[in-house]
Order: sequence, then C-alpha cells, then structure tokens
Amino acid sequence: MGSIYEEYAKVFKAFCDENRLQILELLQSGEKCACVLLEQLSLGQSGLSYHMKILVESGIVESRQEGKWTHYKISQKGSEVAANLLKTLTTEHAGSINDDCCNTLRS
Amino acid sequence: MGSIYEEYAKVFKAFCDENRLQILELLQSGEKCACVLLEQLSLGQSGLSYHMKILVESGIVESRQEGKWTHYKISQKGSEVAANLLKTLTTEHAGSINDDCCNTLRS
DNA sequence: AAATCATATCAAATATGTTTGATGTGAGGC
DNA sequence: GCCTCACATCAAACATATTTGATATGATTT
Repeated sequence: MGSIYEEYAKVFKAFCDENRLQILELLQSGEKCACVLLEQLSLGQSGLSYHMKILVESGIVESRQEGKWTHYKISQKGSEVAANLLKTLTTEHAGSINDDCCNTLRS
Repeated sequence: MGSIYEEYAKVFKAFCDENRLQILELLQSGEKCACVLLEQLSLGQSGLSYHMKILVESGIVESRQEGKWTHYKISQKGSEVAANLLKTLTTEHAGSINDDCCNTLRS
C-alpha cells in the first residue's frame, strides 16, 4: 500500500542492516568506488550492488558514473531530509496533550 | 553477531514499519494507553504488543505501568540519541578525503 | 568486432520480520 | 480465593529481505 509511511520507512531502511551501516562508515571518509567498497566488505559483488541500490533509493547515498566505474558518496541533502524526518516523527506536537484513557477517565 | 551495528540498526528499526510510524504519529499528541492505541490502529492486541516492544527496545518510546494499564510516550532522550546517531552516521569525517580508486589512480 | 572489465539484474535458497489466534501472567474487583 | 481485565508471550502461517551464483548489460580495450 503506497502510504506516505512507506516512503518514510524506505529512508530509515538504509540504516537497518549491518552491511549498509558498514558501507556508510566507509563512505564517511569520502567518495568511494564500488570496487573499493567490495574489497573492504564481506559481501559478494551482487550483494554489494543490492545494498547500494537500497542506499541510493533511500536518498542517503548518491552515485556517480565514471566510465565503467560507479562512485558513491553520502548525500548531504538526503541526510538532512532523514534527520528532519526523524525529528518530525519524534517531536510532540500540540493537541490533546494527555492521555484520556481508562483510569485517567475515572479519577 | 553482536556488533555495534546491530545496536544501531535496532534504533532505526523503530521507523521501518508502517504500523510503528503510525503509532509514533499517535504518540506525537502525548502519552497514550495501549487500549487507546489499539482503537486507532488496524492491529490486533498481540500485534500491538509486538510493535510496542520493538519501539520500547529501540529507545524511541518509553512505557509506564499504572495498575493494569500501560502508557506509552515518545522518549525525548531516546529520540535525541537516534538523531545524533543518524547525524554521526551521515557526516563525512576527515581521513582519506577522496576516492583513490581505479581510474583515479591512473590519471 | 571480439574480449574484457565493472556493475546490474535475476531467480532460487535462506533468513528475518510480521500477523494471527491461543494461551499465560499479574493486577484489581468481587 | 475466584473471576475478569489488560497486556505479554508463544507458535504457526505468511510476507519480506538478504544472500548467492548465474547471466545480462554497457563501457573500454585490443
């Protein structure tokens, strides 16, 4: 079901797998080619490709083609979007400030 | 494998399911009892319990027992931890600033 | 144009996550 | 103490995600 929540979830899925977290850590030192990432990870070529696709689609990573090589880096813009989204999701808004529930109702 | 990445992933898993995102949205208006959440969601009782456990274990949500009722609210502290973690994971550090790869090597 | 290299895609095997209904547990009311 | 209520846990069914090896694609080299 294509709810907005699905979109949100996609962003955070980038951070929910140990291989992807390790990839992000490698990218913290700057742009890297797929072949370099492959050397540093315990992943096969197709596995890396799979995870890079998820990272790129989440917006957290950008890719750049150069001849036959693909270079990846952390997207500053995408990271901000994720950070803002996280903050939005976890900030209490105004509204029915408290829990009108159960026992609270009958005090 | 009990790596640190597993811990990190656990935090973000809170945000990777549509039901949990909807629960967070409900909690944005303040603390809620499980029975209230149950009314607003299309989830069975055991399903809600399952998701609340994940949310609480991620640190994003706190629970408070009151007699036979359980009240849940967004944890400000846990949310900050998550926000900081996200920022850390997506910020480029110093180090090998650029991609020493492939064609770059032979220019 | 054929061979090679880097990467993507596919499909099957496997692993992990989610839902559901049944049952367990601990608190309160009777 | 027994019953009921709110919630947790369990196990089976089901769904989704990940890994793996084989194959496809598109760029480059020869």
